[in-house]
Amino acid sequence: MTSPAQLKRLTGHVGRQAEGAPRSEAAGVEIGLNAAIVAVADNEPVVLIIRGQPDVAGATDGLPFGPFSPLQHRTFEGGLRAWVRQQTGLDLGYAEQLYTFGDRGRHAELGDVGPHVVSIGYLALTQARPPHELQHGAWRSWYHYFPWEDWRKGCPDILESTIEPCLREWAARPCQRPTLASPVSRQERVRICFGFDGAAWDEEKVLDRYELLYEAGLVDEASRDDREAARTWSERPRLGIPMHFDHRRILATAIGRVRAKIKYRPVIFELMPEEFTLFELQRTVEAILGPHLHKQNFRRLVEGAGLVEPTGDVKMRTGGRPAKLYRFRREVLLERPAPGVRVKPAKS
Amino acid sequence: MTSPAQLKRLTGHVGRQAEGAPRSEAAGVEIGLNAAIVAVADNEPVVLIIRGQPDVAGATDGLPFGPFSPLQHRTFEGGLRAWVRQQTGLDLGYAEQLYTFGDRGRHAELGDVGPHVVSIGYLALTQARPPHELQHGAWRSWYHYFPWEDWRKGCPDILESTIEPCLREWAARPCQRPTLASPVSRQERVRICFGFDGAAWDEEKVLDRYELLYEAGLVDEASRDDREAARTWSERPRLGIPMHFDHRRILATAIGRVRAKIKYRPVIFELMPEEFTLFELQRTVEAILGPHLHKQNFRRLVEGAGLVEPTGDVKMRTGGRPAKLYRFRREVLLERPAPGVRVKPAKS
DNA sequence: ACTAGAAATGCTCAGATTGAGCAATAGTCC
DNA sequence: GGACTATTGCTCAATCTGAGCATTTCTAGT
Repeated sequence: MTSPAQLKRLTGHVGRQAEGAPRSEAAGVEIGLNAAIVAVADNEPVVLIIRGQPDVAGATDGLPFGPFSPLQHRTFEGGLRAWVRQQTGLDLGYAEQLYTFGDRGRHAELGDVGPHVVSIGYLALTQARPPHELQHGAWRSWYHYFPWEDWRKGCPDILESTIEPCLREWAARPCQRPTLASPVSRQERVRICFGFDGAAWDEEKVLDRYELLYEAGLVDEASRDDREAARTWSERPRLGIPMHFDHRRILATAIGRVRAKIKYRPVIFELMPEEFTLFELQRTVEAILGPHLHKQNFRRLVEGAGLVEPTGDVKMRTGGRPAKLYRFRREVLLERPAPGVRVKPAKS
Repeated sequence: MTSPAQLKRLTGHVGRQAEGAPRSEAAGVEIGLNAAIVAVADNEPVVLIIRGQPDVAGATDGLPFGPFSPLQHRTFEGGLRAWVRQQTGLDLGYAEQLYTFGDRGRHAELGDVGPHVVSIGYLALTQARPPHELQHGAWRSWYHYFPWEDWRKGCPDILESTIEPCLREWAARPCQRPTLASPVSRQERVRICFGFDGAAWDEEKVLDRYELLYEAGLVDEASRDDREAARTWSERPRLGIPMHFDHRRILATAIGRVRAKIKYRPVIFELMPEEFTLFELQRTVEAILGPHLHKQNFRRLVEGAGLVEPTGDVKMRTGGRPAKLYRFRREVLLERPAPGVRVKPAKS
């Protein structure tokens, strides 16, 4: 992502280097920073989206991004925090580097010429702020982009109705090249990634699933990037909403990372207000992970791990008996090697 | 790392862009790829090291590195594999991206001018090849660089004799700035990272420990980078062997990642020959992780997880009863979401 | 050939953890 | 006041884990 023109439009400044070196020479490489900024609002996991503008990359949504200018910022994270604040007015709390993306395929939109852009994806977690406080961008459920990841109400429709038959057909097609690169058959890959035929659904394999759909030509980005597989579908279904460049891939990486991380690090509390009930905590975990958890066991787990302490207050109007309020015990960061919400999905 | 001059020396080629754009203008950014190539030889975890040359950065050891030239290679990993083969003759098997490093501090050696270099660290696992097959580079135990990480014979001497007293002194010093950035006291950080005062030693916190030592000015890199803290030691101990630029930091990241990863992914088998005994497998895991494991339980764990299957052969001359030979069951990759050697250290 | 030593392998057992359900409590809404 | 709902406390069986004892079968030394 981040062609120089776009950066200029969205951030109001472009690193000196982009002006200095003539593009035609493909001089150097530009560094872009992408942020998947995640929050949970009303039990819905949301990301901060810069809405598609008709004249930018075909009106698709995108993640916030900005250039990294080594002259202005000493570290990537510092640069990230600066332009996120500038663009959106948000002060990021927790942020971690996700992955550095540099495949040339990502530039298909630009016709593969121009300067090479490497983009470093970041994951940030924050509490959901009311949208009117945002200067640019809007919160949007991440399940808009990945409807097949939403298992909160059981197996999502789109999986059974659309994805499964399409992928089975794709897996059954003869492979032109017998895939020297990957020794595993398409059928097996599909089975494992999507949990068909009795295989377990692994909520962390978000990226694997997205990449499989991309490879099969079933997401819009594949046809936009002119992938061969995309042309083989006479009537291609629309699976989720596409995003700029490879932003949906970055978001998939982010979702997978959050889902994995809350299990061994107490990052879930970055998404919570100062005080909360245990059930609110559970709902937030479920918004991220998907499946329902056994309420009593969840409570035992969280309390037993010493992750929280009661504030002494209670929350009324819960719809039933009042609930004790808790706060996160920051000390646990110092006590245990890997504190996290070690949840496993309940069977019911 | 990777100043243009160095790249040229070590790889024999430099991307066109480096020649095209005048350096003085700080045009663009260069991308370097670093690889921590890990193997286990004779129960010793080793990394591939390019030995220090007197005229390069003061004769310190370094990781193999090369430039990323977007014109030649479509992906980072492709580029990495290409120049690793060229430099060392090794064909990498497993490789994963670790982290992208871009702090300006890393260029202290060059005086912070020159072009900005961003380096993408990779972790690669391979079987140890006899050194004479290598064209450049040499295998060297990673505990040379991190002696305090070697717990195979109990608590390492250097920890108790040198690190603990130094860090306690450092933690007790008054802080100039009351550390707005980090709300945790130095004492607490030291305790958690190094397991003092009854805190548990977490073998995965390799990077945290290195960075703490760096911050305290106790590793050579800190004085080389002209860190203030380094000057406060009248007689600074030498803790491990320093490396080029931030290569020791990258290696620390790699060690931490391997140690974490073998617990939930069967990557340990990348380090093993085709056939092996369970005790050889255990020795390899211990070389990576440190502490001794309970032999019978390890065997129960590995067999029970279905990670391996007997070949039918046995290995004689083990020093005792012959041992059955096993091979890795590649199918488990397809069966379970997170197969790995879920080991926990034995207390004995 | 016999024996000591070393390692591999098999088995047991108590304590901790986990998955799942029953039951009592204490608010809100009609 | 009564229905409803959510919180909270408790139980119990199945499984997992940590740790040790015991047996088998090779090698090396006398």
